[in-house]
Amino acid sequence: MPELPEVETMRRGIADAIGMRVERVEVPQGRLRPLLMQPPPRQLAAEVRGCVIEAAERYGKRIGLRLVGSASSRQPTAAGCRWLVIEPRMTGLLLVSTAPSQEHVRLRLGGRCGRGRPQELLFWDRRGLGTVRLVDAAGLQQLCGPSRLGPDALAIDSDTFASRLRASARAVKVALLDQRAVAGIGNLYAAEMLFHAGIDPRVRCRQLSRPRWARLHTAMQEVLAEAVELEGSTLSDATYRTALNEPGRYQSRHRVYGRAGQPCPACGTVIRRIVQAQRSTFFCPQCQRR
DNA sequence: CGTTCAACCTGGGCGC
DNA sequence: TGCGCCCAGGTTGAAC
Repeated sequence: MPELPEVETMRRGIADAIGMRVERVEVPQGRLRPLLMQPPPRQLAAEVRGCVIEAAERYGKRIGLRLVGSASSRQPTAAGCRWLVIEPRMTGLLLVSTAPSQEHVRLRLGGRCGRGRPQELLFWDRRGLGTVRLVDAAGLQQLCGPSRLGPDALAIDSDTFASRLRASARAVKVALLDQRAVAGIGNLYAAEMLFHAGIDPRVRCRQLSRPRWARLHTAMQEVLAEAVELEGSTLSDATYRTALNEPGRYQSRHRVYGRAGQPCPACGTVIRRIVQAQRSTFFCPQCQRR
């Protein structure tokens, strides 16, 4: 379930790896689907080896490591620039300074070693739905450009936010999950921000007034900013961890998500669970109005 | 335009 | 104690 706050926490958690060289790439044998890695593990490992990690960017719920140069290319110029795009999907994790196991994709780091510098960057995915792709500039555009991802939910301004969703006939909760409209929102934070904005998740976008769009925009950025500050949500299955293998702390702030049958923290009305677009939606029928 | 469904996976929780 | 089942949801692509 990594959404914007969890992925942003991963990005920040691996900041110390920036400027370091990838000395070796190890990929676990056997359990990898073809889809997990592009190109296939052996080729990807050969191409990443020797590159320097120049930056770690977040694109919605994905992380892109900008890599420059390699032993084979000998051209540490912009032309040789590549991105290793990591998409955690449901259970993927990016870790540093953790005892690695054979389950991890491991990037062994070297070069500018120093205090606090990680020795390894690890990607692990319990369910194996996540992906790791090495792409050039054109590939990055295709994967994370405006044709796939709208403006980031934390950066978008109120007017742009409203204008990108306002005309939709869809229920507002469903529209918030559309990464092409706004990038970074998933099922959990969609429910939470709608609660904070006092909006019923079933309302059609085109029926929301301008003031309510402004209110939703504010709620969205407040919820996401606080969740980033608290390093995301670790649910009862304890899957999500920070890059330092610690749980997030935003789960204690959940008002509606996962709380069906429990009283609303604001008014005491029983929280409801419904299904929209094949996913659970949690809301308070009293606090959230049509 | 929009919705609906299937597919990719594993592990936790539940009923029996 | 264990088996079978449902569910968790990010993304894609096809069908309607």
